[in-house]
Amino acid sequence: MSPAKASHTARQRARAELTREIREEARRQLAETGAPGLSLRAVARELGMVSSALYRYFPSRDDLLTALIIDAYNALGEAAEAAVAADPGRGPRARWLAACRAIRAWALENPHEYALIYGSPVPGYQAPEATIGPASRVPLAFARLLADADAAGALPAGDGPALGDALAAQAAALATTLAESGAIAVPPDALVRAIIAWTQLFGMISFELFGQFVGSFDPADAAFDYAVAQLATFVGLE
Amino acid sequence: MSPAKASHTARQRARAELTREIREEARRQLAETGAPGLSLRAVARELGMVSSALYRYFPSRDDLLTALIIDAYNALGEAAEAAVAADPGRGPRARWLAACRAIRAWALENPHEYALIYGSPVPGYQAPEATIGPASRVPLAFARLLADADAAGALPAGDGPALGDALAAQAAALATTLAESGAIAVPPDALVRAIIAWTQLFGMISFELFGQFVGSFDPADAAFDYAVAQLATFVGLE
DNA sequence: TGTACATCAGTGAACGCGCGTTCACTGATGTAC
DNA sequence: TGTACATCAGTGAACGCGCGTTCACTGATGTAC
Repeated sequence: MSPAKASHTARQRARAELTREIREEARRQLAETGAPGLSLRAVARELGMVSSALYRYFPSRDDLLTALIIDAYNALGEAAEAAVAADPGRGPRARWLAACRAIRAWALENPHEYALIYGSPVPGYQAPEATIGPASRVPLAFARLLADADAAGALPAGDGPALGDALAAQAAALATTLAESGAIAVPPDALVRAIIAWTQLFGMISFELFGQFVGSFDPADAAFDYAVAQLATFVGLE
Repeated sequence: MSPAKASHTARQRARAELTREIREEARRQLAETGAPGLSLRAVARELGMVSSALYRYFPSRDDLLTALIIDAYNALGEAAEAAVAADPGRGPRARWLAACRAIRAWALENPHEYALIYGSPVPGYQAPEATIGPASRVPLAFARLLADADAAGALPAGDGPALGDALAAQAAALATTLAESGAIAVPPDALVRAIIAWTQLFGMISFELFGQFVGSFDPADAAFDYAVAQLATFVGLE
């Protein structure tokens, strides 16, 4: 076996390395400038390359954006999963709270990356299919947590009003998808409550990051903790 | 009295008219392109003027953006206020639901304007003080509704957990501000619940508009109605 | 009512900028015999 | 092990674009006497 093959080729290693460096530099600039200001030329400049060289690694600016979006979803997903998995002795409610706090912490640390995935869409940019998987990690982490709680009998049937027909159908379809593709068994009505909690969580974070709380609940730590605790109760996690 | 003064000067009328036309054209382009794509030159082009002429009306692009932001806040505020005020015989819960639906309807009709005020901030743009008033109209409409409900005895004390010290202090400060500057009397704990509901409402709308529901609760009508009803109950509006 | 001057709206050219993307090229790395 | 050829990374120049903003100007509208 030639050394080239053993190391998967020096060229290939260099290529992988540079691809990573480009992503990192782009992320650095994203953090400073925000998505609309991200520029291929600036990234190349910072890496000491000529701008056209980037086209050997990303066929267009949108592809670089896509890579950043995927990275952001994965980073946030990992943070949420880690929080859920840590200290498995805790009950589902504690794990739920930990996940919410981890998501908020990540968002506060990476506001522009958060805005990239949960803020207003970049006009003209169409997210490709490859983003769907990473984007699902957070919702899936919550769904798994609920399934665990339900399996352990810690998820009582909700006492809220019955779902309407349309909503019940959507929830049932989603529950089926989760069960079939991920072996995650969550009762449909718990799923609906979880979706509500999910939107609430991201609504709080967006308001905090995008400045809607300035002058009222600012800093938002106390309000966040309170809201998240209420939500856990609402979802059914005692 | 000279005719010029009676009509407040033909020049002044022309100026007011053109200022309005510029805002309208800009809004039209905002609706198509989104905020990042809004261009002074394009607006001028469409109005048949030379781009430098716009500077007689708006000193910079940011000032035009500010005008659009104020318009958007006012439009949404009016929609919410109208929904609250309509059919005053209804109870507070019905008015609450109507306001939520009106806000969502406005957002769906004007997605780019919604994104302008509730989406990710435009990098480098600093909102001036003049936006604060218009931005407060929606929260104030909700606050007034709660105050009315409370005055009518329709807002029972919450059965949720007690507020922590920090949160209680923030809520009390906000309640004082509302009482002093707007003569709106809302109990602090109701205020906290209302803030939570407020973030939930905008979280749902943002998720719907920005595409997070694609593949699950899409269309979101049923989930929205369900969530909003749950929220009204949570806030204490029976 | 008429004239002289001041104010202001709109013009057109220009400045200086940065951007995404293409393309023919050089020179280094990898591959096959 | 050495040579001939193929692959590929990076260069540098260029294309074509649109943008925000400034500035000296013309000509119309408004004002004071």
